[in-house]
Amino acid sequence: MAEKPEEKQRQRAPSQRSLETRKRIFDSAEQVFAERGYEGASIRDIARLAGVQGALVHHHGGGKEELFFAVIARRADELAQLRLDALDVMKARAEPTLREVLACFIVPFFDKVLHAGPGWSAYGRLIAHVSSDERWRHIAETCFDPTAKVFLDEIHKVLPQASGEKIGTHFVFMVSSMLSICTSRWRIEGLSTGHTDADLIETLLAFCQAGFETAVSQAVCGDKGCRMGLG
Amino acid sequence: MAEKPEEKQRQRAPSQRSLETRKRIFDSAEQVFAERGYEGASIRDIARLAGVQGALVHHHGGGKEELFFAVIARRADELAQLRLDALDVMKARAEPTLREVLACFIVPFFDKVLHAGPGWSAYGRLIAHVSSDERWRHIAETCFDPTAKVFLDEIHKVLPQASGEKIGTHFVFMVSSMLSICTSRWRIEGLSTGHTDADLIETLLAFCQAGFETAVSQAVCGDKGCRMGLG
DNA sequence: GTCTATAATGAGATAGAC
DNA sequence: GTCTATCTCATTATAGAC
Repeated sequence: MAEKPEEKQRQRAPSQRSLETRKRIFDSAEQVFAERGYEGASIRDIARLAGVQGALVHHHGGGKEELFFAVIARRADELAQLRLDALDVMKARAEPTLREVLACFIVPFFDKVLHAGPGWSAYGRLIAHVSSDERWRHIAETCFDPTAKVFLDEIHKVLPQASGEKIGTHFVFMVSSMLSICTSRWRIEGLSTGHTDADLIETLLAFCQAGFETAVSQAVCGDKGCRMGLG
Repeated sequence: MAEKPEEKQRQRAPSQRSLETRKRIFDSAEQVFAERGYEGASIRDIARLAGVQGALVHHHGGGKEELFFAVIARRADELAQLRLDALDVMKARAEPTLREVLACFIVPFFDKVLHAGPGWSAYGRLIAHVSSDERWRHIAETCFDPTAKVFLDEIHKVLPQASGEKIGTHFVFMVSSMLSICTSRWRIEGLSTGHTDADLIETLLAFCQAGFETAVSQAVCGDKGCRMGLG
């Protein structure tokens, strides 16, 4: 009875080979989707990169759109857990600062995207696609929003004077800047030069922290009298 | 002889009707490219929206890629001029502040994108596509970089202590945040609520100004002792 | 689970009449 | 300059043999 033979239409557990094929297909899909975007990617290219026939991609992926979602969800879950774990560790020590909260969101992301191989590197560009196209709203809501909401609350605790609207807007700015490191590094290199990964992340963190701190008042460095509007 | 009949292969000036058709095609292309991205857009859809035959799109646009470029260049030139004009006006009055320099970059953009009709609104999403895909590097270099370089220099004048690398990186963060208002407004609304256009731009400006000011030293608000790293 | 073969559709591009 | 008609190719998806 170890196999529950009465379970309705359940096939038996997938073979080792099947699992490996499936992983190859998902990994290939990840690369191709990241490089060319959803529309630009073709099932054929994914199949070729995986070394299988196109029909197998359908069998394991269940259609292009379903495959796209599955590829993202796979890593989104893992990353969400890492972020929440980092936050828990931080909160266990003391009341976290704004910078610490932001770091719990940003650092696990780059730990993976920059240093955990081509799959994670592709994932970074992938979620940049998702975040900038309302077509993928359901993916964002399913995969990203639960974690985002936790961090929004946490930021609100550190900046109680700030309005929820400002914090939400700043959060989107932060995510955009973060993802720009994945999608627009060529622009960064084009406009300036010579960055180490660690530099970039520190720069991002400082930039976003200072930005968030403006949510508290309109003039965080107001003494300098540098707040004239335009026109 | 009013027509210079000897000019090598020059046709006569395009008719009024031709110019209107061309404009309809470009406007339609702008909408379709903005909504679906380059790969997702089809010449057929552009033709249908313009109310012409597909062959005409080729005739006026000269192929999909050429059309894409032309559609962007059309408005990029105008916007670049507006930004540089704003900067000139500002500099004529006094040595501009950081906020004023950034405003000269940001405000003309949103004046157009938010308040100058659907064409400009599409343009905002369009350049977000371009900025996040290295495939369009040549468009970015041709249409955006000259103006960007002017502003980078101007920012450097206001923040002479900051390194060029940091300013370049911050500039990319700023552009990403700016474009996120075009592409990710649905995310902003999803995570918070109730923004007027003016609010958003003011929030963006304050966010970026504070971010740029961190380029001067690692700890712009350092007295608060809020700079602990993560881990 | 895997593969071959193919269906069904839509893409970008162009030749040539008007 | 515009349109009809068509070429050629790539796309997703599926049916069915093994």
